[in-house]
Parts: sequence; structure tokens; C-alpha cells
Amino acid sequence: MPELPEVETIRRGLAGPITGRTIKRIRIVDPRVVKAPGPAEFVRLVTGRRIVGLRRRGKYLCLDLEPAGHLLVHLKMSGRLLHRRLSKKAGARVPTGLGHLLLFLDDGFLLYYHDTRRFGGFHYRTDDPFPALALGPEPLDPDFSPARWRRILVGRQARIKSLLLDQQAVAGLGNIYAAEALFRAGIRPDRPAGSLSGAEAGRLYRSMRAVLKEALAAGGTSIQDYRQADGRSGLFQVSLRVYGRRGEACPCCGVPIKACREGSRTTYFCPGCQH
DNA sequence: CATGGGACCTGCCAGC
DNA sequence: TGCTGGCAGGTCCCAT
Ligand SMILES: [Zn+2]
Repeated sequence: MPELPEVETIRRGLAGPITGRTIKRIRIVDPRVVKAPGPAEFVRLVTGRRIVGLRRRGKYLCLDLEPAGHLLVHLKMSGRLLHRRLSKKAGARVPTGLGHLLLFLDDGFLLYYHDTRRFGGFHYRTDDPFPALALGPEPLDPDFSPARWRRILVGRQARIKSLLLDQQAVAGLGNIYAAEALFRAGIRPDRPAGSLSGAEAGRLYRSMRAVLKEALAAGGTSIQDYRQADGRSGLFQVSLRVYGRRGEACPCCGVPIKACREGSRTTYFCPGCQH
């Protein structure tokens, strides 16, 4: 589910409230969301640590801990990272089913992870995990230039849609925003990446950044599972132009949106607008 | 090396 | 109404 705009929305919502807080207590409700190390060791390592930062790289989040350690988090398809005040009433209990991993903070708030499909979860790492992730550039970074984007495309025969999904080429796009960026740029998803002209590469650079920025401003795209850290839905789903709109009239030319399988994933595009 | 398919899981929804 | 199959925002692993 969550792509760059969703993960960054969560980061922005959480960074202020949880920075400086100490993790008082941990409850692992479903051990499948604790990826490493084992549950007992995870609790031992993380309990009592203070959160001093929350960073994002691609679709990953990292909670930096003091005096040492990091929590690497990936939401995969259905993960939610949420934050709420706990009831102060004596004997009040955390509602069952609230989350699969609960981190009780020292200010009376709960930081918790819920993942319907259990694909995502937490890794404890001694060292900063980001340098080892082998991810491509951040598309919204100031030093991600059109020239750098062109260098990524040159000579690549992979289909452009696959390349947009390749986190080692550029980090943070997923199935929704890859389709939306290609639609806005007027480029068919099955074109070989290296076959794009300079003008097409430039259009894709601009449309990729534009759609990510607009989605971020809207708090992300909520279809099923994604929520902001305070539980609210994102709003960008109403602004999607092709994703999930098979058979609907293209907002630009009126031709029905087509869907095809690209690998094992559905790709949406307009046969009238994209060439 | 690049590409494709399956695995990992659960829930939802369309269609019968 | 109730069941069934297909499908879902991601990534990893293995076979070809
Ligand atoms: Zn069109």
C-alpha cells in the first residue's frame, strides 16, 4: 500500500510527537510483525530506549534510539503505524485488536503497528540501516536532477513501468504513483526505459515529482488500509486519474482506461493519451 | 544479468 | 443470503 507520500505523511505526523519519548514497555501481540531478532530479544533490546529521531528513505522508516540502536520499519501492503493517547482511567485496558505491536511511551501515548496481512514489520538494528538498503535516489531530493534521471534511463531495456517500481533505480514509487506519473507524462508503461527521448524523460521527471508532491499535500492515498499516524485517511484517492479506473473514461481524452498485467501486477493506462 | 512467477498473509468484493 | 475465486498499495527468493 504505502508508497513515498504515505510513508512521508506518517513520518511528518509522528516525528514531533514521539521524538524525545522513552519506550516504557512493549507488547508483541503477533510475533510475525517482529522480523528480527526474536520476540524476547527484541523486547529486551528496545525497552527503556529513547526515540531521538524518525527518518524516511524510500518506503522505509527508521526510529533512531538512544543510547543505541535503530528500528527499521516497512509497512509493505497493509501496515499502519499509529499514535494515540491511552485512557488515563485506572485499570483501563488497550482494546483488543488495536495493533500487532504496541510500544507504550512515557507520555501516556501508545505508538502501535497494525498489519492485516503481516507482510511488514519491525527490524531492530545496531547500526544505521539506511546505508545498507541499496536504494536509488530520493525523487523529491533537491539533488535529484533531470540529468541524473536521464542517466538512470540511458541504455536500460527494462520497461519504464518496471524501472519506476525498481527501488534501486529511484526510491519510493509503487504501483499507484508509477501509473499516475506515466499517464501525466503521456508515456506507455511498456516502453523500454532507454527508448525515451530527452523530452519524454524530462516530462516523466516532472510528472513523477508533481504527483508525489500533490499526493503528499493530500496526506496520501487511502484505498483500504492506509491511514495517517492519527488514524485519518488520506485524500488523494479522489485525484487518481488512471489507477484503479479500468473501463472509466480518461479524464483527458475520454477513451476507456485499460488495464494489463505487467509481471504479476496490474498496470493502468490510457491508450489514447500514452504513446 | 534480466525477467517472471510464486511466496508471504488476510480481507474484500463481484459474480454466481 | 452464502460461497468462491480473484485481487490488493511490496519485497524477496528462486528458476529460467
Ligand atoms: Zn486519455
